[in-house]
Order: sequence, then C-alpha cells, then structure tokens
Amino acid sequence: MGIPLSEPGSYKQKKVIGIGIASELTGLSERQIRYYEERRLIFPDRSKGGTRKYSFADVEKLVDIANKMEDGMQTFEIRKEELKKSDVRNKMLRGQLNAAFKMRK
Amino acid sequence: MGIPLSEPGSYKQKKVIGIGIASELTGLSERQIRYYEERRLIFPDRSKGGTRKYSFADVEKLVDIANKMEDGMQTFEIRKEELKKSDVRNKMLRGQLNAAFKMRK
DNA sequence: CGTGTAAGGAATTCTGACACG
DNA sequence: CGTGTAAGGAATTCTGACACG
Repeated sequence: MGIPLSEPGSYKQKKVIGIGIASELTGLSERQIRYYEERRLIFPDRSKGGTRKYSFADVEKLVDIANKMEDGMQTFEIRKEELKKSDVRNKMLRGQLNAAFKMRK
Repeated sequence: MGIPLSEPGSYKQKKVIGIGIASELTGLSERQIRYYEERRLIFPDRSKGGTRKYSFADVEKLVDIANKMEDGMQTFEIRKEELKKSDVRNKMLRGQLNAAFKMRK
C-alpha cells in the first residue's frame, strides 16, 4: 500500500550535525556546503543562534551533489533533478490519497 | 554463530553530535553530561579543537543514565552495571573465539 | 554526591565582500 | 559559475573553581 518515504523517528533524518563535521564527513569545504544551500540544493535546520544543523540524509545528499559536480553538472541542473524527483513523489502521494479516499474524477 | 555487537558503518555509532544538541536531545544539562563523562559513564570523541562529539548511541545511553539517576541510583553504581555488561560481552567473545579456533583446554 | 553558575578564553560558525576565472 | 580567503562579530564549548547540600 505504498512504501513509507520517511522514517520520522530514524536517526538518519535528525538534523544534529554541525557544518564542520558535515565538511569532514563529505570532504567538501564549508564554503561549498554553504554555497549549495544558497543554490537551494540542501536545507539544514538552524539552531537558535543561527548555526546550521544537518542530518545524515543531508550528508548523503551532499556526497551525491559532490559526485554530480565532479561530473561537470551545474548546480541549477542538479536542482532541476531534485525538483523532478519531488514532483514524482507528490504525484504518487496524490494518487495514493485519491485511492484511499475513493475519489473518482 | 553470534550476533554482531556493532554495525560499524551505521549512523548510530558515528560521533558527530555536539554537546548542545546532545543536551537538547536528552533533556540533560551540559553540566550533567560533562559530569557523567568525568564519572566515566560516557565517552565522547573530541574534535581537534577539543569539543565533545557524541553518537546517537551515546545519546541513548545518556537517556538511560538519566532514568537510573531518577531512580536514585548513583553514578558509581551505574558504572558498575556497565562494567558488568562489558565483562559479560568479553567472556562471550572469548567463548566464540575459542570455538572458532577449536582451542581445547 | 550531583549540579548550578560566573569567569575567561579558545574553537566554531556566521555573513557579506572581494578575488579569480 | 563555483570556490578560496581575510574580516569582524556572534554563538558555542572548554576548563577549573566556588557554592550548596
């Protein structure tokens, strides 16, 4: 009946990692990580004080971004890919909701 | 044939969480968390600069400690429990190694 | 014993800008 | 476009100590 798209209680989604550690984990510079945020490829949480907090899922996404950049892809292309992905997800979700509520037409 | 005692690549074991976030996650004060380290109940990593880094497993252990403290247990008692646990683990490990290497006597 | 707090300093992170290409 | 860097400041964390009980 549809695969869960997220495990809310899971460690993977919790935004608890500072940018310094994220940098170590990904091999990217802090500058690069902040830039990818500016280009809306990644969306950390913020502490009250304003420091960025990433999840392991974010870290994986950063590695993904890094690979695509290495392949010569540009940030706006990567962003378009992401938009496409979430669009597909939205359509699937809507389809599931329609089915669940038995809405016809 | 023995259950794996740790998943090394797992997010749960990675020491990536600062003390501020650990405090938020556990509800403990930073003072308390540092004290439990002093009493050797918890063992964070350190960054080059010296800041403490915890894993989700550490955070769970802290919650565990918090519960035992609430029950009136003292730090040294909690520590003894931990020592007992790892002692049992060591004996089991040795047993498995003995079996694997077919050492008799 | 376990925890709060003020103190002073060091490590970490932030933003906006200039540079290069 | 993507990234490095120096600049100045703010948020975060550290240790050792004093306090209370």
